[in-house]
Parts: sequence; C-alpha cells; structure tokens
Amino acid sequence: MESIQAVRGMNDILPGQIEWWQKVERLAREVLENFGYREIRTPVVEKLELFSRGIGESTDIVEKEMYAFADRKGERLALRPEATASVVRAYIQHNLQADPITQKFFCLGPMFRHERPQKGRYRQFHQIDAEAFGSDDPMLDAEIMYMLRILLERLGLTGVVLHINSLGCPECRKTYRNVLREYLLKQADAFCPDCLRRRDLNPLRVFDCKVERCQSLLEAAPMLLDSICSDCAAHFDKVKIYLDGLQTSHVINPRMVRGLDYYTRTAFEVVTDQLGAQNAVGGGGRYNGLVRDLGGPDLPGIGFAVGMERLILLLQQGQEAQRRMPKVFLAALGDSARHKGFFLTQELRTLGIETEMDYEGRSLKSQMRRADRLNVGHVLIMGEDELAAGRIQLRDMNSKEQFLVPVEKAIEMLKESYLKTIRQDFFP
RNA sequence: GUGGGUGUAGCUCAACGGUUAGAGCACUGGGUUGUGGCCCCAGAGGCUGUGGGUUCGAGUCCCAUCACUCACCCCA
Repeated sequence: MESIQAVRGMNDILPGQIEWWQKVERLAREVLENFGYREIRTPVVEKLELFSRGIGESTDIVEKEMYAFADRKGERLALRPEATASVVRAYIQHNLQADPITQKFFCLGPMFRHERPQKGRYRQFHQIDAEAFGSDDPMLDAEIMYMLRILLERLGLTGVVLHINSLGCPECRKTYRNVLREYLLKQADAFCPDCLRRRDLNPLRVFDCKVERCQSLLEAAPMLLDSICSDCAAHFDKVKIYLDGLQTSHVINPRMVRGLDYYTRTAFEVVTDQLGAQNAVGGGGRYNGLVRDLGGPDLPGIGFAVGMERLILLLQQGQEAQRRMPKVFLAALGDSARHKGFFLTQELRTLGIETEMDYEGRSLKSQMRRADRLNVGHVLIMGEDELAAGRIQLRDMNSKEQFLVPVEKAIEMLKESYLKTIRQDFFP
C-alpha cells in the first residue's frame, strides 16, 4: 500500500521542533498583549472577493498565488494568503470601532500561497500578525515598529535591520507614478524584460529588481520619497523622530516597495541576509484606505506580519531546542508490581508530576536505560520485594542516591522536588 | 509558473552496470536472575521516492512523475 504524503509545501511540525513554536507563540502573546493588542482568530477560509478587493486585483498574490475554489454551492472561496484583510473584515462586521476596550488586534496562524516552495518559503506558512485601527498619528507608526523590535529582541533574534520608507498617499503616489513611468520610458531598451513589464503594471516594483544593470539605471531615477506631498513628508518626519526617541535604529530605504496595493505612507520591513533568497522576516505598513474600501468606516490602520518559519529558521541557527522530557520514570519488575506501578504513575501525573513508565514488561536494565535517555531526575523502582513491603526505591539519577521508602513518602518527596517548578510552567 | 541540483535503514552517508545493498549514530536483547551513562556481543530495521524503459543483468544508464533543495518571479 502506497503511503500518503503531506501536500507539497505544507509541513508537519514535530516534537523537537514544536518547542520553538511554543516559545515564539508564548513570547508573541506576552509582548503584543503588553502593548494593548488583543488576540483575534478569524477563519482560514474567506470569500475570494475579500482578498481581490483588499489586497489588490493586480498583485501577484491575488493573480496567481491564491488557493481559490468553489464550494458545493458554487460560492467562490479562498484560503487566506495573509491576515490583514480578514482582520479588517471582522473589525467591520462586528462594529469593533465602537469597542472601548481595544482597537488593536493580533492574530497567529497559517496562511496559504501557491508558490514554489524553498527555504523560508512554504505554501502553508504561519504569521504573527498585528493590526491597529483608528489613528493616523505617527506615534502609532513608531510604536508598532518599536513593538516589533522588542518582540524580536525578546526572542533573541540578532542581525536584522529595520528598513522604513514612506509610500505617500494615493494622491502623491499617482503623480509620482507618472513621473517614474516617463523616466523608465526614456531608456526603455536598457531595462530587463521583467522591469518593462513592471513599468506598465506597477512601476514602483522596478525598485525590487535584482538585476544590477537595472539597479544602476535606477540610481538616477526620481524617488517617491522625494516627491511625496508636504503632509506625508511631515508625517514621515515625525515617525522618524519618535523612532529615534525610542532608540530604535532603522535605515531609510527609499527603494523599498511592498507588494500589496493597500499600503499608504509608512512602510517597513525587517530584513536579514541569512535566509537564502528570502530577505524579509517581517513587514508591514499603514493602510489608511483599506477599512473604507472593504465597506467599513473611513478609518486609518496600520499593521505588520512576521513569518514564523523564517523567524524560527533564524533562531535555530546552531541551536538545539530544549525537548520536553518527563520528570520521573517508574520502573516495575513483574506483573503485580507493574499493575501497582501503573496506578502510581497515573496518580503522580494527576498531581502534576510528569511521569513515564514502561508498558512492555522489559528488563530493569532496559527501563533504566530508557529513564536515562529521557533525562528524568528520579526513577521509582518497584519489584516484588518492595511491593510486599508497601515500599518503593526512589533513585536520584544525578546523585545516584537511592532510598527504600514507603510509597506515600516517595510521593511526598517527588511533590517537594517537582511541584513548584511545574506550577511555574503552567502559570508563568 | 521557469531553470539547475539531489532522492539508498528513523538520522548522516557508502556501494566500478555484476553474488544476498553496507557503516556510524539511534532502536531492541544480552554480557549483571533487580539498577542508567562507558565498553563488548548479538538482533531488528530497505519494493534503493514512485512508475516505465534500455540491458543477459539497474541503487548505478534513459524518460516521466513526486518530494526536497538552490536560483528566477514574488513575498512572511
């Protein structure tokens, strides 16, 4: 019988790996909640139109990367390729602008894009996504980038750089677009075919080109940042001042363009050179027209997404995850001791002490070897002699000290050793 | 979607077109009738990614396909 494989580009996260995910998720919740963000979970499936309207009809994501399908009634649906559109949809649908508690949300979960998988790029990938609504104040822009920085620092990530840019408002962008297109037309034959295609579709994207010749030609090109309107320029200046005040180092990258249509004014990206062909660990920006465009009130918004796979790839470099291991191993000899041991194991677990035992009736040597591999602190050894006396051997695996004590006494001693730390694990 | 590289045991890798596809680590048992790490012995584990083809003979050569990987495209 042929075995069934996971779908291409969609990965299992196994024990040994999952510890990284748990750490990242725990710290993400902790940091984001500290900044006033509250978790929201939206469905993985949405109406196709949400994304084509929200992200932009001509973007690559919508044009060729979406998992789109019709359900049994013929409704056009899609697996979400990103979270912002969904969060905005929920915000509008539940009238959350009227909620006095929070206007800031975060969302952890899988996204889907039908691309060719490679290192740091998968068809199902996971994002930490944060969105804040209702204010256009540059304080919020600086704050959200500061929060991203703190999150990455708390995770222990180093060697990344924050790039920022301003994409202006729709008005200044429109005039700039024409200026740029004219510049590109003047030396049309010098650019690569990709750039010529970009020129007609979305001229800003030529700045993303990696062909050296194109880049050198672009050095003399007019910059969007130089031609944004005075309001946008003033906004960007304040963002930079607040960032400096927060001692959050950043480089101004006038060539950074983002692939989604909805961005306005501030755009930012956290980049690294250690992810192969991928360079973005996270990115985001302001989207002042999006809530309105999706049928809601005309409210500004700003957000970012961090790629969890990419984050974990960087965190992992050279480091093994701490694999979760039990604290106690129960070794039993003979059937009646094994029966008694089975119930004792459950009792210890119920008390909150992570305990493992052998179910196969193996030799004591084998059970001890397994206990050693599991790196437990203590082993309880119960044989016929101990059983008859109502006692049990309690062995400290580090000191190799071993005592014959009544079963109740052994339980008390294990509670003493492990229960406090267990409590801390569960209620940090 | 396009192009290159790679698929052999759970993992890391051997095997000139030619016996029964091997090693290390990991796993199981034993060396000690009831005690871990080191050591020694033994065992188990494979449709050589899958399907075709060439050949007397294919892990090895050819084609297709799937997966991984690198680059392009793009992004998290």
